[in-house]
Amino acid sequence: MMLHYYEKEDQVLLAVDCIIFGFDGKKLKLLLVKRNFEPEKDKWSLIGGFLKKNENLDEAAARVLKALTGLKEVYLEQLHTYSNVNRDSGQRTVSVAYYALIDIASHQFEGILLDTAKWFDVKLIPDLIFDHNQMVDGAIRRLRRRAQTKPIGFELLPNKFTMKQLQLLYESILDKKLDKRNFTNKINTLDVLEKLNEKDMTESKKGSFLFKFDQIKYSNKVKEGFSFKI
Amino acid sequence: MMLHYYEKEDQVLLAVDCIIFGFDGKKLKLLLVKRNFEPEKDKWSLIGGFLKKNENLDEAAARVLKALTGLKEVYLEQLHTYSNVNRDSGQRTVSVAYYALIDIASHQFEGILLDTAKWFDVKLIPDLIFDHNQMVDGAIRRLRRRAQTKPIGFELLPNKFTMKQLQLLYESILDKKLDKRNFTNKINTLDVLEKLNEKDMTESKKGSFLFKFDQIKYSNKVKEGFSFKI
DNA sequence: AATATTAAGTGTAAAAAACACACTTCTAAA
DNA sequence: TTTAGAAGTGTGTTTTTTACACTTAATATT
Repeated sequence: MMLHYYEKEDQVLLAVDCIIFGFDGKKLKLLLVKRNFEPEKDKWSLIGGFLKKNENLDEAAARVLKALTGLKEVYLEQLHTYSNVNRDSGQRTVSVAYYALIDIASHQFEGILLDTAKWFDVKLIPDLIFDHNQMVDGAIRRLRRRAQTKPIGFELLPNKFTMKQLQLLYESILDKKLDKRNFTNKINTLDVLEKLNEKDMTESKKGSFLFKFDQIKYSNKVKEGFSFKI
Repeated sequence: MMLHYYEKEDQVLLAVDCIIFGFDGKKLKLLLVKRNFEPEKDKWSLIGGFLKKNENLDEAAARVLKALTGLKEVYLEQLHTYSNVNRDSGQRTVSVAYYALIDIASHQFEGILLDTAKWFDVKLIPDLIFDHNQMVDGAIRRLRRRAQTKPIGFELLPNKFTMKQLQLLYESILDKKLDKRNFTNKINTLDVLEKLNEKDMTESKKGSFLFKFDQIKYSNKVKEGFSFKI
């Protein structure tokens, strides 16, 4: 039996909640579920779950995400821990928020509970339970900052993408129009994409070239002091 | 009596640990304490404590900081939550790290336990208990980023300071030499300091003018879209 | 009273980065 | 063969960043 060195203190329930961002090729979206238990049954909510004794928070977040969407190997980053005493009307719960980035187009959702889940435009988020709107706001701000200094945007795109899609993605994240020529020039200057001999023909007669993010090239450049900046 | 909706879930001990930064006019320092209980008794450690039922994490961090240093109204910011299953060799504990910024010179430490506490140069941090070195590394990186986009550096300085002190502070935080003229020009361009009709005579015969951070001017500029950038 | 000492204070030119801006090219469909 | 529509591309201007060294002010020394 384990010794308890610390005097008995109050224990708390520790939850994880996931802000799941997706990009459908046009707009940045957020996956929300209709909560099917009390309290706050039938209100929209982030997906969440509780930390178990044998896992850390990163693992708990990945487990919760997989359980509810079927997705694994998804980009997940811890955001902030929310702890107001009455934040959960059920009982004292502290929640660690994570945000996830997934590419909507290339994932088939196994949709275990996708009857109760829905993608919302990030600019049209409904009222959520507890402090979940605050978590979403924090996640959007974090994503905005992070996407400008780390190549995490590619997590939201298919493996192969056009320059137009990449620009639309950044426009969605930063919530502002970007100039096509300046954007292309900047991306080309970064020199971390591989241009494929392959075109996407769905959007124009001419077709537009597809690109891939070159993770190896990026890592090597980082080792030599390069820093990604959009 | 409160209903327990989630009662089958595991509970955990939730700790806060504080990374306390100070600036002595020359170098950036960190306050560490020698731990006086098991496990890991007599090793250097961050100060910490446990979350209580009637407070949130920000309050817990402030309480812990005040209990151990006597300081209140200190800049505190949540950093990250650490949760590896065996991070604490005593029992399963999840810890939320906070970092604090204090001005060493102008605070008289009541020093309740300052016999067991010591300021360390941030570049010479000893081996700490558990994952505290990881927390410190995270805090330094966060401070470095934050100090470039928010005027939090002033939290580490006395109310009145010279341009030289401000420059030395940024050099410590960013861990690189800055050019005096470029630095002065940049700070003047930001236009958020008030230049006092008062000099610090301790460092030179000529004396150097003292400045104050003008919080009101800064807030007004932020409202008009200004963003602080060093 | 003159001189020496020491940090404080100050400006400009060059390079790099950010920005504004519009026409040509390619291909499929008509 | 013509048309239609998105893809693709370059330059000049402005702003920001960087590199760089002498003068000034006040005290201390002679």
